[in-house]
Amino acid sequence: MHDEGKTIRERASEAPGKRLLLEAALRLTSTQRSLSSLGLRELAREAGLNPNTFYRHFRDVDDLGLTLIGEISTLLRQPLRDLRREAAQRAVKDEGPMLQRLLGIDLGRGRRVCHETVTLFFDFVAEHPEAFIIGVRELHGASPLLREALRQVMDGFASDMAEDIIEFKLLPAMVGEGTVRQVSGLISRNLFELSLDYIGQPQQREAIRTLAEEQVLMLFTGASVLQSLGQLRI
Amino acid sequence: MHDEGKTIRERASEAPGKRLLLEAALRLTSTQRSLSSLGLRELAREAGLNPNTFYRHFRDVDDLGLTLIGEISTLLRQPLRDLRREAAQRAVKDEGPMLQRLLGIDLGRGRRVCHETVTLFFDFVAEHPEAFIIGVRELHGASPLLREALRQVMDGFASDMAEDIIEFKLLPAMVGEGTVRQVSGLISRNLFELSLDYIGQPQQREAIRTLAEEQVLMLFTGASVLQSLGQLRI
DNA sequence: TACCAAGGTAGACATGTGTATACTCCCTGG
DNA sequence: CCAGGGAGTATACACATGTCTACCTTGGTA
Repeated sequence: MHDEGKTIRERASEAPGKRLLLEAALRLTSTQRSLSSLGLRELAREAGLNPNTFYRHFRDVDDLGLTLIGEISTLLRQPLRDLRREAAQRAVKDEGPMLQRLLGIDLGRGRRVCHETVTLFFDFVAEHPEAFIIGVRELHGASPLLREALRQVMDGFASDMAEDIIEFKLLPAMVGEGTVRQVSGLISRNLFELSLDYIGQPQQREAIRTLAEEQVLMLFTGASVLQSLGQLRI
Repeated sequence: MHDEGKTIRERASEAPGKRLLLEAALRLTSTQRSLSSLGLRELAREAGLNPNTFYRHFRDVDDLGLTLIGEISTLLRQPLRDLRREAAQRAVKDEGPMLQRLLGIDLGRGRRVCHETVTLFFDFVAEHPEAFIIGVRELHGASPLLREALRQVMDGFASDMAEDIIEFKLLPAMVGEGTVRQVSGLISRNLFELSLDYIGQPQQREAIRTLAEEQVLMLFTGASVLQSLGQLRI
């Protein structure tokens, strides 16, 4: 019941009704509605199914929300990470002249990594708009269950980022792990937030991209400088 | 109809039913619900009124949401600004020794201002939790109308902050206005976001305060340093 | 005094909702 | 081969919701 221990692949290939319902939820939410405001009958109608079919697969709407969030998480997490690693490696490879240094930080490299990462990130956003909309919306939504689930997902993203930052030495070694984690959390939250603007205001996409780049760069720089001056207590 | 051109004081003092409905909405939303998921009858029930009374004052739930947001905005905006100016002035007055300088920035003063501002801010959050909850929730909520309204409110906050930063010279003069505005927007968004954690996790309030301080400081430092190195294109 | 608009109420309507029970179809395991 | 369970459907019920029309009360004004 309610397929506890199955993998995503198995889930995806089973019960067309379940899939239809999840897709219906995705469709309904990505425009105007919020997950917790969806009705079981509404979902079924959108999916072209009988209301009772819902019961075969979900306890209630929150339950559907949880599995949807789970799918979104696995849809985004690894690809996003791969993107970042790809960007970092590319930026390291195309090592240009070390134009400007500050307290041992190679700003040119930092900027390149930011540019690559942010570019790939927003391309990815454009490919999966609904996922980002739901993610950000329900992160602040009405259901405590979904909020908590999404908080964990976001924490996961931030952890990935922190690990990569350390592995690829994107911040000077002196910057403590606590600070790295904090900066990562901040950046990922801001990027997700910006992703909504990116989706909603197609005519300003370029501006949003550079804005995001600047923000990331600012945080990196601020963290490095403050840490090197011994001004951080975290 | 629907009292277009009246001031807040006039609004507040008229029609007890309207007031009761707004308070009911505040009560219902601050725990679990989201504004757009409230029902007209539900509101009336909570307010102890007849469902039809709702029609006397509001077109629909979105309309109520808009006036509620308006009230929240005027409840927060000026006080928040006063708080910040108070904090800035106090930090300037208690001018300690200029311990550490970096590219002409007095870090000690920056830290003091951050501390004062953040402290007062979170005290204020603790006094008006519902306002912040609604604000952040509906900023990402389902209704485009409310989202847009709250976006403007947040822009207002950010503008206030930017003006104050310039007036009190909290960032070096070299930092352009565009950057100041961007940093302000980022900081206010982050503070609002953190306010939810602050409300929801009472046992971690101290940690959240220092976290917020560090973040603000990082952004200020990053902006200053990058600007002084000519690395910002905004 | 008579009036009238605003605030609040009452009852009724069609529609939507969550849920329960009972049915059918198809596939797979023994 | 056929029993049984998973997936989907049909019908029904009690209740909640948004909205309509009509009515009552009150305070100010012509």
